[in-house]
Amino acid sequence: MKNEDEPKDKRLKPGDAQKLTMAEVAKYVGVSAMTVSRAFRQDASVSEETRKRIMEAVDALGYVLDLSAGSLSSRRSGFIAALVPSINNSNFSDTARGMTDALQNTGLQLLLGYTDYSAEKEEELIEAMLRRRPEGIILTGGSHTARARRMLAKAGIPVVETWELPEDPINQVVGFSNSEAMALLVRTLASQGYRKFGYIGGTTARDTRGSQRRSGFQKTVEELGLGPGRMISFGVPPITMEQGGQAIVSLLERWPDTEVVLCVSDLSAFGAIMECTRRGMKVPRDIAIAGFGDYEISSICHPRITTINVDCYGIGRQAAARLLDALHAGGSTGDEITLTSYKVVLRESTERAGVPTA
Amino acid sequence: MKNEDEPKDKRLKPGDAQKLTMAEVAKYVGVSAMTVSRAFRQDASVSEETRKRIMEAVDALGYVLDLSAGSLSSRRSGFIAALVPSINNSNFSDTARGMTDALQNTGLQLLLGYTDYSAEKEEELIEAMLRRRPEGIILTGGSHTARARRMLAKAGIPVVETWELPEDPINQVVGFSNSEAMALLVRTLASQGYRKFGYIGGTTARDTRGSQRRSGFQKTVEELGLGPGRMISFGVPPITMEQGGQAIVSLLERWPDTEVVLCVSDLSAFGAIMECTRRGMKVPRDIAIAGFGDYEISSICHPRITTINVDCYGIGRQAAARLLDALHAGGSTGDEITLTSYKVVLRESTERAGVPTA
DNA sequence: CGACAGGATGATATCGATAACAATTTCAGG
DNA sequence: CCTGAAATTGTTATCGATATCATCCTGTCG
Repeated sequence: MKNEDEPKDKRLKPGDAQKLTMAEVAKYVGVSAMTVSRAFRQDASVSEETRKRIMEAVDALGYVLDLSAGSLSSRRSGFIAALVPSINNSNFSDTARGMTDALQNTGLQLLLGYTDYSAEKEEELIEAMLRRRPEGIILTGGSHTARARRMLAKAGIPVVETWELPEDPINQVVGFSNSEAMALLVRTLASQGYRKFGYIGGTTARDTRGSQRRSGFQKTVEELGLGPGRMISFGVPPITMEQGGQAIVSLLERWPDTEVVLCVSDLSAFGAIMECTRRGMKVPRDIAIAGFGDYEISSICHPRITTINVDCYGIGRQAAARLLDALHAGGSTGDEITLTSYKVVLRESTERAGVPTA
Repeated sequence: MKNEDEPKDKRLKPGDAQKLTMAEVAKYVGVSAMTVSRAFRQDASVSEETRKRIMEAVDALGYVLDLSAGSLSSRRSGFIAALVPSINNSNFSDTARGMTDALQNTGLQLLLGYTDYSAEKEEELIEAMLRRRPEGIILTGGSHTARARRMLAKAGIPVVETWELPEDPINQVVGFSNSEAMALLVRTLASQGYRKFGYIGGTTARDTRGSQRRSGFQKTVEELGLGPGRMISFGVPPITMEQGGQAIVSLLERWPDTEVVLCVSDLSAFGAIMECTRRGMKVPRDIAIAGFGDYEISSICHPRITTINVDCYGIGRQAAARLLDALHAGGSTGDEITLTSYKVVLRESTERAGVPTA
């Protein structure tokens, strides 16, 4: 549009206008547009010789395929939509990378959005995404607004929920039980002799994975007869390191004899450890601290942090793979649940004097 | 498509098939499709009453606008493409967030891709993006393949390069001089009395920002008459914390009397500090260490890390804003350079005994 | 009271590719 | 040399919305 109003001195040759279309490439080569279209896909039957000539012309003219036109007539957008709570959290960006990698060479492109841990924002994004007619959609977690669920149902595309095991799955699930993972960590530490457990996590239910970890903690501590856990909450997600530092201070003020503190994430665990160090306390000598998520930092910092390793990348990769399965099967796959692995990683931050971790 | 082959027991009422189109909404309301189309945009002239009826119908039927059809006829895709080296690096994810935020309520959607610090991958991605006919494109850095430049030129859309000041800008630029920022850090530390400077950075030229920081370091150390800097290189990007730990070990083996080490990023600085701590060295007493990027970790860890604060979020936000300007101006804007701010943040990791930082 | 500005709505062509089917060519085997 | 199946290419209609221009309606002002 621009260069029709005012023919500027762009360094483009006359014929170079960007309105280049498949038909023009076809005319240039002396074939029909349909043949050019076929040449762009490997499966279509076009003679090698013709394809070569077409591709040369494409190169010479600088033609770029227009997928928006293509997807209209083929009724395939080539998009997979994915919504994550935050892209700044390396756990989720690992998941996003897993999805991107799994879609490599499938002709599908990832359309990524951030919900900021908000179901309302998620609803908006789902609508925005559906307007692009994605062929499948990947969500984080299982809590969605009613309208979001309605839109997804109507869209008639495969849905994969990740990072949790929703009670009422929409379709497919790729994730693990956050509460059981946290329970495992509690039991592991209890078996090492810890008795007085503290917990640091977010306040709201917005971070559903956080809430699940919290309840897994609480339930297990009680089951083990260790009394009610000592819980400190900080603000809303996203979780920051700083909040961990503030929280450990309140926790120790209130319950100075706490032996071990579990944190909703490694980031808050790290903040807590650094704050302790700053105040002259030694971790784990004076207090043991563990995290969740096995972020890079936890294996590097001093002391190294005990945590739950989650297969973030695998979650993304498998979610995309399940979606691809569903697409190939023409949507006739059952609504399966794919469990992803997690494991306790014991490190320095919870080592007991005389009780080696290895 | 699925439910035409096999009418399954989906809990959808008969009329609920997903092939709902604007024309059907129109028929339902008793208006023309054109009026429905107008109702979806705020500026169009549709009577309030009609719009209300249409929106009710949209709600009742569960219609979702189809942008792929819309963008074909309006010749506006509603996409802005953005390429970043890595999404797992919080500096870049902050930039991505800045872009997303700036596009809020503009009707434009971000199409994000990762180049993995590779110009070849960038070229592929640029082509993939251009097939979606984005209205503008944001790139990281200024080094692109010749074909990438050609494609961008032909596309005739505004381009913004970020995070650097390319020598030969394509169009607009939003960034800062990495070498000058590093030079500033060197001078600041030199003015505090440091004389024996070491540097830790990546090996390859793939991370162009890293190379620029390195050359800024080297040049400034020499200018100050402090001899050639002591440089240690580790592997290819992305930068990991672990590499920082390994690098500081080699550096101190080779030049044990080094007083201060500058790192290409806070992540490697953190790794280096933790490794020192682990080996019984105290930072900054035994050696001072500084980073680059002011990641969250640097203000939390112990000791807190001296670094260069970069306006990552602002880079994204402004890049998107410049693109919007260009789109509103119909592409007639000059090719400006927008400088973003950076500043030295002095913290514990470079404090000299008796020389307070504040 | 008539005419006309301007708001609201409709009809039609079109965006650029691809699906579906038709036509043509090629070539093996009888 | 002929026949028919397979390979290759072409023709036409279409995907679902929007640009554009035409039409209709309302109300106001001279």
